[in-house]
Amino acid sequence: MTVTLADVAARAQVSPATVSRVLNGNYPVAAATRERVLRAVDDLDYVLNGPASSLAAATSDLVGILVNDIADPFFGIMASAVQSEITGPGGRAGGERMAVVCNTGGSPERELTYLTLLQRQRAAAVVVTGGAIEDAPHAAAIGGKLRRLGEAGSQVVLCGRPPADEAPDAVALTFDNRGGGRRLTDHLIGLGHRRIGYIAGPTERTTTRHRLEGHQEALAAAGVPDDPRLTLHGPYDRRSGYDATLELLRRAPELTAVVAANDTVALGACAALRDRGLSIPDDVSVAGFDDLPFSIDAVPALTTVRLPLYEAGARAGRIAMGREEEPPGGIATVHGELMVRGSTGTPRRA
Amino acid sequence: MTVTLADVAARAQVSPATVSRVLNGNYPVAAATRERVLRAVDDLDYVLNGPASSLAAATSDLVGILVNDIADPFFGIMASAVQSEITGPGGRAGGERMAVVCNTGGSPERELTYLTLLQRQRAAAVVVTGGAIEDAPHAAAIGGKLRRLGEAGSQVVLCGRPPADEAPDAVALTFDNRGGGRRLTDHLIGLGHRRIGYIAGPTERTTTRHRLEGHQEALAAAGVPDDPRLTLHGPYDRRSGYDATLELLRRAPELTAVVAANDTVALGACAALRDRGLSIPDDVSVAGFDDLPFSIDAVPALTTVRLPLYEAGARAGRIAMGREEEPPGGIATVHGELMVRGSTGTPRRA
DNA sequence: CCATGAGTAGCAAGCGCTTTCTATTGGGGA
DNA sequence: TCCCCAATAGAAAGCGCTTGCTACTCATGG
Repeated sequence: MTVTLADVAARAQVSPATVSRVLNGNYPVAAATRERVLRAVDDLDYVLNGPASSLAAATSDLVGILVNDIADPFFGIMASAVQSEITGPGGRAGGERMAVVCNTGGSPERELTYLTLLQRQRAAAVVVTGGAIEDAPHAAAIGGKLRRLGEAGSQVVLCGRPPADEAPDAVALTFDNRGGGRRLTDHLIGLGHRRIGYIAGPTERTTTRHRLEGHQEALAAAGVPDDPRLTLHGPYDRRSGYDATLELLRRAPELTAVVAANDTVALGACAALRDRGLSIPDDVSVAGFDDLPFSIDAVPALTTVRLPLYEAGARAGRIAMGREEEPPGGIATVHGELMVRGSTGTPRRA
Repeated sequence: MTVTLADVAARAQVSPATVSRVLNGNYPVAAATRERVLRAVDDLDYVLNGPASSLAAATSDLVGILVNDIADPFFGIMASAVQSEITGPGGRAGGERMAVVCNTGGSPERELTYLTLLQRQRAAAVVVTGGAIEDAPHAAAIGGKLRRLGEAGSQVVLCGRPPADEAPDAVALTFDNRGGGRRLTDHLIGLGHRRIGYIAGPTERTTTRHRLEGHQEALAAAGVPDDPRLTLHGPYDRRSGYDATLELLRRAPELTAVVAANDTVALGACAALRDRGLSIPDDVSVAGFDDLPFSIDAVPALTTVRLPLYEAGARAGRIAMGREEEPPGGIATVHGELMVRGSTGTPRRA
């Protein structure tokens, strides 16, 4: 039914070994023979059996990319960058590897499932993007999995996630979420804001915690009291920003600024403010995080912290492919840049 | 070095066959034996060898999702929907399949490469999203590949792409881009617009052509002359919308509306108009396509054609999994809905 | 008391490929 | 002229798993 290596060998009148060698391109094969084999491959429409090949060679060309939410450009951009380094610009350079992205939906179970699946496939490398869950058992489980993946020969790279204690072999490209959060709130305080609402991401995520800590650091440094009623948690989506903003307005009508966990949330915040008839930034300033492509098109354009998502992803991809040296200690911090735009200004009703 | 089935068998004092049967859960195994095997698996940290398993069983649990641009939410949303149906809500329901998304960057070569890779892996199903390239040789090559994939037992589903003649077995969920384009321009004409710029996507893509044809249909139906100088082509990105809008304004300052190939392009168009000091929609109306999440947050909110991306992706996923009947003839058309919002209005300088 | 069969477990033959080791060949140097 | 080596092709042994078939064990019914 399906064409096998042996069929090709028969047609080309050579041994299966020779066909394999032609296809793999290591080992010398006489030009004439190669020709004949290639022609047979073509005639028969032969396609290598991946599993058989991986089994025999005990290697695979699979690279897995784990993302929390593939519909979110934050991850899409990183994934795209990783993949471009792995697949190569031409579509198949760099060793003919296949990068696949796995959408975990932020669930540790799915994350684990995918890591196991990748381990099953003996993936050449695994890139895990985005913040981690801080729940101890989960973190341990995932860390252990990553360690075992590394031990089994897969290169593990964390991109935008803090290093995992359990997996010392994994390279980590960590985002400086704390520093970014700090600078953002510093900026707001510098403008004169004192009553600042904070719409955080879901609890138990490192990203959420670090950004929030940066915010609190800034408040503390400026001697601004941190009113816990001004911090709300929610998912990283527009809706959350919208609802939380209304709630913040209810809790503290005198609010002059809202810092959102990310740009998407910030957009929701803007929508809520507009619906309340408040002007941005005259009545309330709004700031986001990440600087996703649409942020500059918001009206007014969003003040945010630009994370070099594409660059970081590309670097992760290169490290995964062994085309770039690992950072010293296996850990590198990627810094964000404060982008001051129209959505923040001096408070009118300070 | 690595733990194999045989090791587990030895430790559990059973034959490898029994271990395999416990793991696969078909075939009856006595509870006590199962227990023992499971314990051994746990003790040894055994992980199934995917390639070996796929080879022996001649099947695989891989499902491939091809997207043109993973950083674009248009594809991210569809991919996310497909994946959620395949992986199941709990993270591993529905037959323990692994959905992987492959980023083709819109390049037919990469598309072909990924299809071959998927064919190598004997993928259970392949979902191809997004418009197709209209270049004949490429279309034929890809169609042929899809046909062969189908013949080899992979379920092939096209989502948001017209049916491929070469691959009659493939199920196609086609977007009604032409109808959507038609309604959008009808709407503009109904408002009184006569000089309408059109910023199309890249040439040679079905999506681009169909949307444009819908636009032209509407013009023709209303007896509005179609000035070819008012149609520009470019990639599906913000920059393209920005540049094209400036060019349109140069070519036809009397323009009262701009229709963009998609929402991202429309955002670029808005930015250009703002930079030129033109008001939306008083000076120029702007319309997009797709209704991506950020479109409602544009100011003014974008008039656009809402494509049920998530629903279509989910359906494609279900069909790929054999959990939903194929549409009659293997083809279904997915219609868009016109969303009239603030970015379009009656022309001031009509 | 034995034939019967339901319930389990094992044997062994591959699945299609890679790769080590072993042949075969044709030249060039001694 | 002969030998030896470089160049190239083949034989065959797995890689780790699945599965059809066989074998065994009891409990049951005749």
